[in-house]
Amino acid sequence: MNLDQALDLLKREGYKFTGKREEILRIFAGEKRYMSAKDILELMKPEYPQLSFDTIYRNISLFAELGILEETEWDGERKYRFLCNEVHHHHHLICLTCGKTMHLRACPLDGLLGDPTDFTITGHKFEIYGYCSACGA
Amino acid sequence: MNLDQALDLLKREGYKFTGKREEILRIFAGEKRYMSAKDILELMKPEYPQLSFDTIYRNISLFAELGILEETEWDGERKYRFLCNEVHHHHHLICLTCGKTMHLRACPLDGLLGDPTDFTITGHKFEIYGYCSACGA
DNA sequence: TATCTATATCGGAATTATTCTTATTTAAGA
DNA sequence: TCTTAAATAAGAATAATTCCGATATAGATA
Repeated sequence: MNLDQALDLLKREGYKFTGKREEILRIFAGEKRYMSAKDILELMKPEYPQLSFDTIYRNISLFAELGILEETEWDGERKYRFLCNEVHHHHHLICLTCGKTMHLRACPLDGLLGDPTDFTITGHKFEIYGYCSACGA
Repeated sequence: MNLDQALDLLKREGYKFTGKREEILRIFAGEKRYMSAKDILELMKPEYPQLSFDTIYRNISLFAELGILEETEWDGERKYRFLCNEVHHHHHLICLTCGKTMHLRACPLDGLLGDPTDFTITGHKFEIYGYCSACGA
């Protein structure tokens, strides 16, 4: 996924082009790290002083639904980043301070592949979500 | 971890014994699934009609710090469950409706070990948290 | 057992993230 | 250019969580 692909997808799906949508996407495309709605708002405030939270939330939720952004949450806050579409299956090391990510090409749970030296691991989450038989699909 | 071990740990660490703490722990020990603060409050309301949210939050945070509960979050809500201390390394399938968990003994990312038939997987999260070199430990 | 004190709890206010509502604006097609 | 459905702004509403001041109490001590 890159900026142009994302804009194409929006058009293809019938959504309107707006300067704000482009700018939100441009920010995510430029900073390949997890960011919150507030982060985005603050980055855009200089250019769009009137920008409302609603616009940010509405759009990033839309982008996540369309597969443009990936979503996670920690510290009680939802965070988003531009979708990683590398060919190989991978996962992320996520910095809890700046949201920056690093790729892991293998599953680190069996052997942890010589821990990266430039990242201090404090925890991990490996969870699979869905519905049990009692709760139905 | 079981109820008695948890109560022992509290005493050992110098925390006071209260009926509410015991009851919170009893509930988690009895229901091996993820539950929110509200879930706990509602289960305890009949017995303790005056129970405040503050008490629930304060205690489950404490229990999580002490390693009695494990914590995660989805749908914008923090959820807790009694710590799984099985000998083998494992992870969870988590039902997004009831919070019930099932164990996975292997890393499901390489081959997914014959998907369980009684669980509909809708997504997963495999993330490792910590601090990058720029943000320090 | 009675007293003391740090801790725990209550009740409600404050905070923070997110969603909703209504009026207004605007992108894009006719 | 005109029209209209979609997008936005502004602020209210909601919901999870934390904070705060006053009161209650577990557990230590006399």
